[in-house]
Amino acid sequence: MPPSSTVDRILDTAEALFAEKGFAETSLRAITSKAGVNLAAVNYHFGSKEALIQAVFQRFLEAFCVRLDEKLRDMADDEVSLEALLSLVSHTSVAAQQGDARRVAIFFRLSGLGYTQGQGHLRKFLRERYGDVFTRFLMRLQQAVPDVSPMELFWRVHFALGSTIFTLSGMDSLRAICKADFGDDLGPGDVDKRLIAFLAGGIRASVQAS
Amino acid sequence: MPPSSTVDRILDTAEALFAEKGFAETSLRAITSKAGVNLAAVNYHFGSKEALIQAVFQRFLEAFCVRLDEKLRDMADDEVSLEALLSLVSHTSVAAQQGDARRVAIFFRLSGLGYTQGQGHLRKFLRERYGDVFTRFLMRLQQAVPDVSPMELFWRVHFALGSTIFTLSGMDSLRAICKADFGDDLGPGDVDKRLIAFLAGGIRASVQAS
DNA sequence: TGTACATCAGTGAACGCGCGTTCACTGATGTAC
DNA sequence: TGTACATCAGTGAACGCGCGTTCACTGATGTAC
Repeated sequence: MPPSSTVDRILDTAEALFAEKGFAETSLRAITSKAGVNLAAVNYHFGSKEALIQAVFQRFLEAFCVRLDEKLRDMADDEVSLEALLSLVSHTSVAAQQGDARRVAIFFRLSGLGYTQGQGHLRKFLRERYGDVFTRFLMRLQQAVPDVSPMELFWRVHFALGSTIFTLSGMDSLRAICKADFGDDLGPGDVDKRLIAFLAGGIRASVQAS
Repeated sequence: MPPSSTVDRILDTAEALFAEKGFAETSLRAITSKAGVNLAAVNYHFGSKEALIQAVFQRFLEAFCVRLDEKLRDMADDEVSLEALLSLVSHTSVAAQQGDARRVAIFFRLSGLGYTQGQGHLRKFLRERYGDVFTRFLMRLQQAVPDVSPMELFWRVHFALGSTIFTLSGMDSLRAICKADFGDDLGPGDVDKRLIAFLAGGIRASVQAS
């Protein structure tokens, strides 16, 4: 084990606890005691709790965004279908977490928290760092559905973002309810497929007259 | 002004601050000082911070759920279209807040927080109190889209719930971005119309083969 | 009508607690001469 | 090769602070006799 494993242990534990309880509700004492490191180690390695939160996000998003951006750049124009783009996000997030479904769930749960609990500093950090990739994804989407006006697409992308983050961040409990109520034990891939069908239907919906 | 206005002032202020910052991030001192009441008044009238949170939700949801349930019961079976049901939710939430758009935004923002930040006690409280209305709404939805299987509908309702709560809780900033980027100053009703079109498209999307 | 008591909204000050952060320190490893 | 110093990961204990909650108290109003 390399000597810097303290940093990784802090990140691993913080990521799991943040996803479970949120940022404000997770104390540094909870993180360090569960990680088996000294309380002062967080401030020593990261500087502050705020910086730790950013570091957790960076480790998560870096792998995801790099892979996604590569794929987006490599895509030929005629490959760009709506379903393909949505599947790409799904596959990339799974791949970026090395296929670990638990970590994919944490990834989305954290994304949701970043959006709703972001205390300003986090929102700014994410936009500066990953805004470009998002913009490139949006341009590909517009290519895929040229009939939807840019403004209409803007709104629909945010609607879709809401569905995705909200659902996938609570995926575990929803799957449990689904199993209890319908006797169907869906895998994460089954949920993705359903979500993508829903989103594609929504994004392509005809704009109704006023 | 009736002597019990202290309770209302606490509720009004708490509701606004909770919506703005979240539960854990809002201290009783912030609430009471902004409301101009004594710090101890919260514990005097409500018993605890937890009970205050529940009281805020109850005041919000009571009006909404009573109205929604009335309309659902009164509905003739042939009136039940998907769009009508979605519009009903929209209109009811506006009506329940007496048409005050700012309060409608707070309503959805709080709903989102209840879902994602609910510390257990809140989730339980909401389910026990308003689960029945939700179930009746779900049955009406199933009538409206008989071709969608109950399990498929279960998932799609949660996808739709995510879009709704997520979007409407951040509506103000999204509208500002929309105005800045596209020069279009949409009213809350315009956003609702777009959201409903999106949701209807998603809920009705054909189930694709595996 | 007057007096004693009960009720209740509201208050001011303090309580103990857990929080993020700081700081002087240790001990191991690397580097310069 | 030996010694002095620098660097750096990690530590233990304490810091001040803001938190939710508690408690003895006030003052106004209502009620019983």
